[in-house]
Amino acid sequence: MKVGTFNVNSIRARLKIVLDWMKKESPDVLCLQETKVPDKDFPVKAFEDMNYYSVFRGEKAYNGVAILSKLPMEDVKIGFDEYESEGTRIITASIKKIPVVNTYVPQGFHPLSEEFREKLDWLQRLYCYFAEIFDPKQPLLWVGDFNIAPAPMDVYDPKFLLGQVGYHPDEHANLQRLKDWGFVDVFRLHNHEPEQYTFWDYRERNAVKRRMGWRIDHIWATRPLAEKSIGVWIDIDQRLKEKPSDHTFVIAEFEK
DNA sequence: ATGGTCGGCAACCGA
Repeated sequence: MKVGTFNVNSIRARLKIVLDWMKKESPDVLCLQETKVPDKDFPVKAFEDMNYYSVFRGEKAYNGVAILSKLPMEDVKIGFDEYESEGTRIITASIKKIPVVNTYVPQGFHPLSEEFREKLDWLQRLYCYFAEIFDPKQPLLWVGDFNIAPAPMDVYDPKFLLGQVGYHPDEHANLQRLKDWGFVDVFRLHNHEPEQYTFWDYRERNAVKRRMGWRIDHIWATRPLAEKSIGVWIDIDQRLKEKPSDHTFVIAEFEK
């Protein structure tokens, strides 16, 4: 089973990139973040034509998450629970009885901002969501744009960036708590090389060329599922060479 | 304390 994730930064602006990549890679599941589209305008038909089911929740201009799957999805959950109205950052669906949680973690703006407190609060609610609903002894996937680089080798300049948004001790504490609950960073299970980035800030001039990257897009799995992982790859799409910006695809392969 | 840029959407917001 192949599972991909991609912060698409508008599914309508990058529909062709996504469809082409799906043709090339043929993932069983693809999780998208920042779809930036209200549900009524989500391109269901385009994915249907490629024999993918889709579940999604979005809004105008901001946020939005979607899961595309070759197989039907069950137990779809929008937001943290059925009473959660602001649900455009997390969506869960089970595929072959394996729950897939797709998140677009709040970016956090700046460590001294209210948005940063909200990011940390959101991560705490996410912890509660996992702890209340799921069991780390069962197969479970958590994928998406976490907006956090976990370790020094996951950012281009750890000394300079320590304490900045995306590489902050308070974020790391929250991430560690989630990891301790029962997640494995499946990418790092298979790859120990530095400079494996999934994101370059397009406000930085020539960020890709200058290797100013971050690994903030992740595929995490509970132990029983991580044990079945074969490999995880970062796919630097061709367009990054032409237009140095944005996120990469990340794809993991599991047995069966 | 976030901007040199994007995307959405129509003046700026969020990343």
